[in-house]
Amino acid sequence: MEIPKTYDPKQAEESHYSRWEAEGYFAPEINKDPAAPVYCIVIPPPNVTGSLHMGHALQHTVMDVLTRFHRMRGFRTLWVPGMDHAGISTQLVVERELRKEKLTRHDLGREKFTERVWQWKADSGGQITKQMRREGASVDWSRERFTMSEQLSRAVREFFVRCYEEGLIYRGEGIINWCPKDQTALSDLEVEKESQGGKLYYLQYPVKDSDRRVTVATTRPETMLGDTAVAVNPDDERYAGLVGSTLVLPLVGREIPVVADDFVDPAFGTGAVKVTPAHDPNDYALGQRHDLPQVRVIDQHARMTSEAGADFDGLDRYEAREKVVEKFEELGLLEKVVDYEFSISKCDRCRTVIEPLISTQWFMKQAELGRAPLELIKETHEPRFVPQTPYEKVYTDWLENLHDWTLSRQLWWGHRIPAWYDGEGNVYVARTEEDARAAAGTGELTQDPDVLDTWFSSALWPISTLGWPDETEDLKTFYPTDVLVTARDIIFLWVSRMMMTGMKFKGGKAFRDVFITGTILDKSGQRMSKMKQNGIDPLDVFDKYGVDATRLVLASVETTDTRWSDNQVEAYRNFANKIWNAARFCLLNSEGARVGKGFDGDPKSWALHDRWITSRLNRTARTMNEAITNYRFHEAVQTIYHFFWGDFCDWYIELSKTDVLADEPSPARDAARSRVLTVLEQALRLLHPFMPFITEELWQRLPGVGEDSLHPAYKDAKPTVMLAAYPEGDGRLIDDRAEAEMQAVIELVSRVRNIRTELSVKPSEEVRLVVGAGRNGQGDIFRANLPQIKRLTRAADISIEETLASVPRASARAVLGGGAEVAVPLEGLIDFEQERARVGREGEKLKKELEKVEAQLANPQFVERAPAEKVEELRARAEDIRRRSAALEQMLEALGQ
RNA sequence: GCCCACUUAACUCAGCGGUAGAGUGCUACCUUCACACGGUAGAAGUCGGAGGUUCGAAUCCUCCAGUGGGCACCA
Repeated sequence: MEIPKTYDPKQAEESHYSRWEAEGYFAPEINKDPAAPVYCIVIPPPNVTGSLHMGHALQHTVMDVLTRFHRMRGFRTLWVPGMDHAGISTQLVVERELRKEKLTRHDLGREKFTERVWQWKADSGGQITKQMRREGASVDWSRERFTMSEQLSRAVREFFVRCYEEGLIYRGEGIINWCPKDQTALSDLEVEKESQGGKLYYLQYPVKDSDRRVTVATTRPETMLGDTAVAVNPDDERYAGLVGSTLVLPLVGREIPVVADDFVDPAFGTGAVKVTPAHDPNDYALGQRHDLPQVRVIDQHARMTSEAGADFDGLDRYEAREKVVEKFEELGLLEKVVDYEFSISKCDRCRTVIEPLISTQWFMKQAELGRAPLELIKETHEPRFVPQTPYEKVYTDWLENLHDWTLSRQLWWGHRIPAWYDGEGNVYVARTEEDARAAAGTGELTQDPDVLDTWFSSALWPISTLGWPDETEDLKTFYPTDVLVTARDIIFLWVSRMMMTGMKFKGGKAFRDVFITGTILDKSGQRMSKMKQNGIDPLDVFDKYGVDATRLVLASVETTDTRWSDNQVEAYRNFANKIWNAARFCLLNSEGARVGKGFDGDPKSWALHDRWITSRLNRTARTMNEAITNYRFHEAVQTIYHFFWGDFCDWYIELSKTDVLADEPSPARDAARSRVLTVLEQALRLLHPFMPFITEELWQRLPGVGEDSLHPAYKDAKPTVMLAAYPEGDGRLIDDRAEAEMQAVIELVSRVRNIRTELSVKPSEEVRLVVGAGRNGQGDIFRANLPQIKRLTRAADISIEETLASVPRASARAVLGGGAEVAVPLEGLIDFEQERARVGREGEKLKKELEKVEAQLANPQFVERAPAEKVEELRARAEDIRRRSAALEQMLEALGQ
């Protein structure tokens, strides 16, 4: 059999995915056990415009590990893939395309434009699905969903209509965030606050029929043109006499009242606030409280309106700002201008400064929908957030402070609002236009031109992907889903809303757990972003190190923010190569061997290293199950890594070589070869959820794997490690004694190797060993493993004795745990002075340790209050140290004259 | 302003009440018949600082400092 010395990830990555997909392994139908437990994840749908970034790769890895793990455990497992139409983003991308042809969407008209978007989606929207296949994501492509598909659109209309009928959705006037560039309303969550250095202008407003002036402070002087009041705190004595009086708004001449309102903080600025109800959310609310008129001085393009006066009409908001300030200065009403740091709202898509405007839009009363999820989290802590801190609190706080959600967007790409108007302006909200006509009693209807916020359809994702509003089999089987894996920045936008809709329409939580991943940062700890150009393309990493290695790094990220470093991927690339070569060794020596054979009869009759590796394997399997179930992927990766490299490669294979590499075929050789193969096969299963490609590539080559290896639920499937039963770990095979005994062998070997290195004994040179095993039974352990110890220490001869009494003076010596000793006679190589120093140093170390331990044992409070087992443990340790110290003393004597 | 998280070996990170860990890097030796993307051995940390609780603290509490988040109606 030809097996290359170096693992080539590409080869494996290209050869398995399409087969898995074609054979239907990703679909839950592959599971033929009617009683199988169910496991379901719905993917956070990436934008159609998007291509894979590290965040996706991270989330997908986590989801795939969970999916593959549960599938191997025999769950009826479904991971639903899909994409989001991503309203604004997609529209912007297509508009950019049009611009190349010197066209705008208005040149095409609505219908042609949306056709164009669909075309664009068909041409290039599938990019990310290819990339997901590259990742090895075991999603069920037969259930792929798209938020704008007919079925999901129907779900959106159903949702909208029902909410409208219950009064949860309404149309009305309100102050909303308006993006002057994208020309649409935005929800609060689509606005990003950014801190910015600016100026605070102190403007003076004259009091009518008086010389007195009131100074107000503002960062936006241009809005003063729309002021309809000045507000002060009712308890502010400075303005006590002023409340109720009239000011004359400079430049405009409008007479405006001074009102009293608790909102005003007397400590800030001058304690007097100009009130512009039409252009500031707080002023809007204040205006409503005091019944103030709304004067709209800024339009949708962020230009001043005619209401702003002839001098300003048509000016850009920033030009107007300068002009207002100039005029105040001319009038002597500009008191001062100070530098000021404040936060400004920007459109999170295009970074344009948001303009709060009064506008008629569709809104949703979230407070009512949020009540059920709020009760749930408070009473049962569901969904369970991982990590619980801080996200449960973040989520709860949000639900406690829900504001109305601006639903409508002045875009063309998205779900059109299912509302129609007749000639008189009456509204008919209906599931279809026919229904609306029927309700209106006329065919002369026009549909609302606006579309819904993208997150409206996202809110339905877990139920709509499974078939809602129809009561489908999938919905019955897979809802609620088990876990939502996502990033922390969409807990409000998405997670909370899915819970609301799920509880409202399906009567149950959308998911049991919410796993919030950490963020992958660049080398200097910065978030990766397109703007900063500091992103690392996962596809480049795949190319360089392989998908499996990258997945190990990503799985290890878990929930903490992590700086990206290629080092780690390289380490796991090396690990993949190690796996490859361990398998290569097993396969090159597999004549006569089969997976599943070799471990026969009573474990008590097995050789120590066989009992040991069996114990280690089962312990590892248990830890893996525990860790993955509890989302501790880092621990799982570390565990399997050390089992494979440390236990299996460094020790088990080495200990097995004496038998495996025997020249002549024999039942013993076959058995030894079968045993390494069997352990390897189990390890590949344990690794599979993390490293799907290399494990499948190797597993397929193992002699003796087949239908029998599969989990019973997949009896009819063809052999694949994907559907092999995940080892659970058998507690009866965990053997503490075997592990302790093996530890003694390992220590002996390590100490001898240490002596060899320190005394510069050439690796090729064989030595003689004398082991002073004492009378406590360790001699038998060493005796039973003589050939292995010989091989690993490169010893020509080993004699096991009770003490080292008969050892030549010219020997290097070491003390082992439990009081055993080892000596390496090295006539001519020993410098007695140096050797005494070496042994002496070790004695010093022990002495210090003993002092510490004895001091603790001498502390009566420790002995009284610490748990008895801890005290016992420490006493045993002290005893061990004393024994070893005594042995070292004797060695010093032997080395002396 | 309020809230939260993080700070452990040169680097990236585990550990979260009972002898400081891993990978990378570093040092020495080794091209030994699975693997130099390897092997063996080794050096390396007053666990951010100061207090406190405890028989015992990297781990729990308080304060401080630095870093990074989230929230907020401060014009």
